[in-house]
Amino acid sequence: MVYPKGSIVVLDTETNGLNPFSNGKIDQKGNLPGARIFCFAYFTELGEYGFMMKTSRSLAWLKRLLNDKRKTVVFQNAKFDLELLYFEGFDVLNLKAHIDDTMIMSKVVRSTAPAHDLITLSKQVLGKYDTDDKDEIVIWLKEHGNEFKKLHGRKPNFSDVPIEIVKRRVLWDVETTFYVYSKLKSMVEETCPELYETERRLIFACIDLELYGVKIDISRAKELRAQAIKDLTAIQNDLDKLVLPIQVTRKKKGIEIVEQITDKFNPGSGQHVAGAFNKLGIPLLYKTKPKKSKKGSDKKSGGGNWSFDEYAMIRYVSKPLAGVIRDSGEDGWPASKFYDEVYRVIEEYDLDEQELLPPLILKYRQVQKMISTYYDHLINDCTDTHVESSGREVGILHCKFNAQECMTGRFSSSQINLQNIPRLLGPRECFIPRKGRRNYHLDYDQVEMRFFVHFSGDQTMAAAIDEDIHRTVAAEIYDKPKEEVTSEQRKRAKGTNFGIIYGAGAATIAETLTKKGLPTSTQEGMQVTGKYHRKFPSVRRTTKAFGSELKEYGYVTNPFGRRYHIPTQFSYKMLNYMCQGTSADLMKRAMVEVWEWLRATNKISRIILTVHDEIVLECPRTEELEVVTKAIEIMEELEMFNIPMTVSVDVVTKRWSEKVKPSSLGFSFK
DNA sequence: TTCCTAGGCCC
DNA sequence: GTACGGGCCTAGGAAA
Repeated sequence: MVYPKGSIVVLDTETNGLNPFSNGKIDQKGNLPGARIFCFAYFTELGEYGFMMKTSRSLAWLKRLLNDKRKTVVFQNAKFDLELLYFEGFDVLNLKAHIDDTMIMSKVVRSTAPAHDLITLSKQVLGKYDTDDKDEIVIWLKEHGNEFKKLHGRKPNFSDVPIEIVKRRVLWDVETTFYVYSKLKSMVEETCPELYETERRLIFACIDLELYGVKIDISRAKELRAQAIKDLTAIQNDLDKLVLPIQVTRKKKGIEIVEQITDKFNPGSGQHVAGAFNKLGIPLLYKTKPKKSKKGSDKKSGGGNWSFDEYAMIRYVSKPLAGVIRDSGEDGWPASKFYDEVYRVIEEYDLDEQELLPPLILKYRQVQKMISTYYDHLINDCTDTHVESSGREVGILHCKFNAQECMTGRFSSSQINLQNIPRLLGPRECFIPRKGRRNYHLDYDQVEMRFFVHFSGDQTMAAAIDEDIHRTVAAEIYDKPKEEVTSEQRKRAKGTNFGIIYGAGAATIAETLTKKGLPTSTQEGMQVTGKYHRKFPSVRRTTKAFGSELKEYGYVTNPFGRRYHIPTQFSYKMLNYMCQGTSADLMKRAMVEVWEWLRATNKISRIILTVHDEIVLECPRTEELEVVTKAIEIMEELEMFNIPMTVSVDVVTKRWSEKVKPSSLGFSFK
């Protein structure tokens, strides 16, 4: 175990799993709980290399390396390796060595590339195509999976693969990473060094967020789940009574087969639902549209099946019931209220019993989703579970935050996704601050709209940005003073504003407004967008300017240096990329600075999550005023292009679902 | 198993 | 003359 002389050291660890967090249970896929490192390898610019199994001696060697301030240690995806090293007792937030990350480099330099794994980088950055055998480990796992399972009763992982294979692979990894690093480093320096630096510093903030986690009231999740199961059973009974038996048509190798369903109607199956509609004599009317396929092409796929989404269901029922469905969605009614209201309205307006079908299916799907997407994970995935003196079971959920997953620059979140927790339904009741803490939600006001106004340069909009921009736009479109704008007109203007940012045409804007309960014909849509562009001509000018920039250079650069490479036929997306991406990069800068300030001043307060334009801080009462005030200051200081950035604050004392303005607790920050 | 489709939640 | 943006997760179904 020679200590390397080179100053650039590429490091790669191999582990026996992907998720280092453990609640002691084997997960649904049969993986071991609590992934750990079992070996690692290095490679330096002097050509030195080595492979080591994890031992106390090799870990000591590693610790020395990572705390050597003369070294630059390069990882492919540093967040993963460093989190695993945390579980080996490394103080990963205070390493002395400089950390670099080739995956992040690739993502900032080649943002629209479809993949950033090492094999792809080897092909695309180094131009090496002899990589077919580099998935040896995966191949071995596939070939020996069943045999291994019979012998050991579990799935094999990387640490079960013959060590020569692992060694070959990990040495190839570190060497390849080194050459990729050499190439990408100069590309980063030429194109976006500051952007990369922010992302690099963000590695540590992300690690901290993920390791610290969010506190969950598991008892509450269990209560809510139990209630949801009850609701589900009730709905299932009603549905079975209403529709069974049904005939279901399914396809097998192109041949249609008809099947009788007599025992259980499945509201989650389109075929069952179609069967139920037929049974009740409701003519099927609406079909799904083809969707754009994922990346890089304008091909469409799918479509042509009977559609049973909420908007279709609303059109299948009569007006009063459609109103119930809309109100329920807007106000987040619990299932019981929805249920009562549906039956009440059917009674009151003397509607056919068959009208029960669409609302019951909708509610069934919603409740089912809450159970499988939220409650099950909240109950099963927490670490550090214990019962508090109050008798409630609590735990910590470690979700993932990925700073590089979105091409625009936004964060994404997974396992579970903390960025799409329903605002109005049960799950937010399960998220609670730790003992003696409060959660502060710091939210940039209308940030994307601000950048939209900035890029367009429209003076009327700019003047209204701190008031109510949608109302201002409505006043212009409908030629009336702001005070006389009706709430419906404001809603239309808001829909149009967002539609324009997202690059929608008149027809799509009309359709979207219609779906939101504001019936609009394509013609009316064209009138509105026509008026919009006459009143705000700079918006179209901006779209065109981005388009010609894209055509000329093949990419457009946002104010933080992030480049968007896309085919010119998608130039309608660029306005959105610029608004969304600039906001995202602003947010990242703010987050890094808030996080580093918290560390530098030894604060107990932590950033626990971020939702696109919002940072959530968990603060002890002793420092909440100082920390929140400072965080707002940091966020607002990043004012760009003379657009004031304003931050609004909400506070959570008990449950996320009970988020309020600080003023309602008798204090404020401004 | 794996892949695709549909549906639905967030900003 | 044309185009709503970016995510994540789940269940069902069809082909292998």
